Amino acid sequence: MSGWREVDFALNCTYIVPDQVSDPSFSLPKAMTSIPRNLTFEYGADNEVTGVFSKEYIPQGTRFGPLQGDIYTKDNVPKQANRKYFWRIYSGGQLQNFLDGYDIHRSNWMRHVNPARTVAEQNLVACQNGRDIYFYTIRPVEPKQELLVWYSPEFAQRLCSQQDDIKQKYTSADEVQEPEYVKRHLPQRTWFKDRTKEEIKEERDEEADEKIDVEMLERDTPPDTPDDQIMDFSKKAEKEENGNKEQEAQGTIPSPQPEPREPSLGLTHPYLPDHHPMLPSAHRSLPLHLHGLYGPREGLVSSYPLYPQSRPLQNPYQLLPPYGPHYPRLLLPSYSPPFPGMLPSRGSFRYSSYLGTDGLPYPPIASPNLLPVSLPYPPSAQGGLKELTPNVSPPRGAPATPELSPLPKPNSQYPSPGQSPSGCDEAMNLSLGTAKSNTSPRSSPGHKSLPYPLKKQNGKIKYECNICSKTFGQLSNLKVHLRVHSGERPFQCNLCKKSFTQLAHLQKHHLVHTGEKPHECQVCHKRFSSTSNLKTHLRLHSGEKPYQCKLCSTKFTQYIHLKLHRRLHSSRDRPYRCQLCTQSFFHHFSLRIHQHSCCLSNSVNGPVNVHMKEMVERFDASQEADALPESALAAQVEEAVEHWLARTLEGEGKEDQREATMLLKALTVAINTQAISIAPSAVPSHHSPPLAYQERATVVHLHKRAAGRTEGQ
DNA sequence: CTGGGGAAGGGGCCC
DNA sequence: TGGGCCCCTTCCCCA
Repeated sequence: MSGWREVDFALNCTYIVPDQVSDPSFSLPKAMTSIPRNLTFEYGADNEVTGVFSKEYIPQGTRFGPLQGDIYTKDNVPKQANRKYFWRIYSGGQLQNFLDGYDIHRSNWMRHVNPARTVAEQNLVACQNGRDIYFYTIRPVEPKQELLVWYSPEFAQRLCSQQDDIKQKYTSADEVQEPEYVKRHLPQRTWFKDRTKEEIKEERDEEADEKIDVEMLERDTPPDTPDDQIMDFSKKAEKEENGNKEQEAQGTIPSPQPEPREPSLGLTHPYLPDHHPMLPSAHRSLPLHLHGLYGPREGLVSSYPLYPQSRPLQNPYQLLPPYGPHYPRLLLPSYSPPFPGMLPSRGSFRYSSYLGTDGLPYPPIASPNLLPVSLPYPPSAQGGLKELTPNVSPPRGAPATPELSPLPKPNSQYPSPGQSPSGCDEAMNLSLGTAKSNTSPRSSPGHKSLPYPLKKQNGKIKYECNICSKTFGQLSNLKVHLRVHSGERPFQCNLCKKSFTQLAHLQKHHLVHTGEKPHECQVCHKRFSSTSNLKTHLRLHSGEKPYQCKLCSTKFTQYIHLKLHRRLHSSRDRPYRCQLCTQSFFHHFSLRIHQHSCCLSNSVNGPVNVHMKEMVERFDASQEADALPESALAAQVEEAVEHWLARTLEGEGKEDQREATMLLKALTVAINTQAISIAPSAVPSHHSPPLAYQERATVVHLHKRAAGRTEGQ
């Protein structure tokens, strides 16, 4: 992997772990809610996130991301923007835009991942695929291990290519001191910081006493050609390994070393990390904020998945380092994913996401080498599937083929540090007896068709996904599900080359080409290609609008419409933010009610009363709340709440009314309690009152429109 | 800009 | 075991 390009990661990653998707109206910031289920945050004393840890074993070749945040072009970066979490996205050698992970409501959990300080601790590599940044596991991550990321070689190359800009130099002779320099300049939490040249210079000046000659950088610039770079990297890795030189140099990453190596290496400085095999050491000296910089030989092409490579991907095996013929086959799914399978989008394939600088989409299919099999079309349930069997085509991802599937568990798929240096034998042995291995921590019952052993629960086999822990009632369901992670898409349309995880999806897709619409609306006789779409359509006749906005009661026939509508109530437009739970409000008195009745009381009394929170949120967005002045007295607020409850609960069941009465009582207590006075810090300082009112006015306007009310304020 | 309708794809359950 | 079906989601386009 040390020689992998970013596109190789995109093409060959085995598992894709998407972010958690939470209800956008949920008050917690996306940076918190988006964290995948197999990860967890670690918190510091001040409740700040200090790092991201795995909750369970995560195999090598797992992709996280993309990193999310605000997108700025060069020209529209807000002047007041905090650049601490800026990433630079390049395209075709040009700075395309900045990705800003600062806003916890707009960025995702990846903003919290810390940088690796040593090669030993690095388990993630950051790659730019397309215009997104992903983190790939380059070694298995054990449970409770922190995720620590560093650049991919290309990333590093882009950094190096910027040396003209940043004027950093050093000599390889001084390499030995360089990591200290790096270490000192990559404090956690500031590694995204977009430092200016002056700042870099200042820091360098501060290091003068350490005699870090800035000439270093220039001399250790990697060679121009990617291949040379790869060689260069491996040599470095080789040099830096103590023993096992040959094997380690070739298999540096796949022979994982989760245990930090002793910082011996003939070096004595306590801060000194190992040299990084993924990077020329020059890169480690570069500030990490210089993300997404392309080298002169790199263009958009090489950074986009599935575009023909300058270094052609002859076949999937050749993407892998030369571990020996059996090694990649057994350790990674040697199948090369059909086209959309490994695309950065978890959802439906989007051509628009893969436009080149010329605005044209990249070829929608992989090269024949990457797509060794194509379904005869129209697909024959028998013949088509036969065509796709691993006996004919290279083996595919985890679910389908036992003997050729990846072996994802620590002692099976990936050798752990204590195992044989090469790891090959171990892998081979285990591959022959996936679940039989006595050394496997999971010597529990497995299944012949699965690449990993299954657990038993109450005497019954538990069909659990080893990636996302989802369980299934049947093995077949699990196997189909595993394609979600493996990227396997065995069913390909011969007309447009799109591929699918399930035959039924291909068959449904077929209708796109034939124009067939088998499902007719009995009311208006309009025809549809799917029952789902007909069902949605029928709501237009029935008047059913199942999706209702909790804040303004507007109803919709489709969920996506509600989601779009919810943006109007977006929390970023609410100036009064609770510092205990980050929920935001239009009105200060709502924040008071919320803090007293939800956060403060719940911190003492137990779990958060979700219903109460929701009620306060709804009241905050109500016309009754809008009508109140911010300086409203407790009695006025109470009256408004009463009025709102009476109106909103009109026609609702007795149970709801009873609950509402209880809530009203609680609200009344809250607003009548002296203790509701909120510390000034509860109101975000960056929202001066005039601004707060300005922002709110906008939303109220929109809100009223959405609610079908007239402009009255 | 927002709401609304349709097209299409994806995941999972059932038989 | 896998095909069929259902539901959900997203994207696109239009008013």
